[in-house]
Amino acid sequence: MKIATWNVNSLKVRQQHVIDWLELSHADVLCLQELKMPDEKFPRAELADKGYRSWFAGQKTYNGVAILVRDGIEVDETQVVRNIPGFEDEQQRVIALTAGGARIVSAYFPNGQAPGTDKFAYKLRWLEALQQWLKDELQAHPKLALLGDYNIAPEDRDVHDPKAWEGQNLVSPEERAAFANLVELGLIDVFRKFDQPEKAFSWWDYRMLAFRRNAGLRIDHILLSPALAEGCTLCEVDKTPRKWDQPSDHAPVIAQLA
DNA sequence: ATGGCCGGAGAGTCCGGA
Repeated sequence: MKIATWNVNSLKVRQQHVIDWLELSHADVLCLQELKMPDEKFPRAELADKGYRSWFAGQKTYNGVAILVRDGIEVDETQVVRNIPGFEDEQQRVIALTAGGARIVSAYFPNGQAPGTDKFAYKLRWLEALQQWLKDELQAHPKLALLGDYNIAPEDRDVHDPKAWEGQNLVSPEERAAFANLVELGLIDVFRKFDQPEKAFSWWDYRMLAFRRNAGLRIDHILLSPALAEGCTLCEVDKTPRKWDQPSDHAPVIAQLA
């Protein structure tokens, strides 16, 4: 089973990119973030035509997450969860379901804006709630995958210019500690289990010709529980759609599971 | 040169993103 994650920065604008990339990648499960649309606008029928069922949690303008599952992959309809249970939040950032025997979590982590701001405090609270929930979720579902836009570059090698970024939002010690807490639960950043290009990123600013200069960050991740990581044979960033016309600023990340 | 690009909302020399 191939599982993937992609922050599309508006599904309305990127709908055709998603359809084209599903055909290109043959992903079985695709987690999406930043839909930026209410549920009634979600292109469920168009994706169904292409052979994918959709589960989503959207809202107007901001945030919004989805999981697309290829026809033929079994989904347990009774186990769909939206948002972090017990964490009161207007913002639609989490959806989880069980597909092909694996617990799949699609998450859009808060951006945080800058250390010291209210939004940064919210990011840390959200991260703490996520970790607490996943601790229970792992007990119930030993085969678990956490995919999404983490808005955290876990190490300096995930940053094009670590010196310029030192202490900034997305790389600060507090955020990296929160990422380490997820790893502490047993989750594995499978991207690092395989050989990768020296400067491998998943996001590039629209400005400053950042993509052309490869001035990016690796902030989109696939973390797997040991039971899933064991059978994982590949994990990579696919930069292809970042080169298409009117691209998302993020590229998809894909992993091959047993 | 601390900006530059986007998408969305909706007409705010806007905001949020990362």
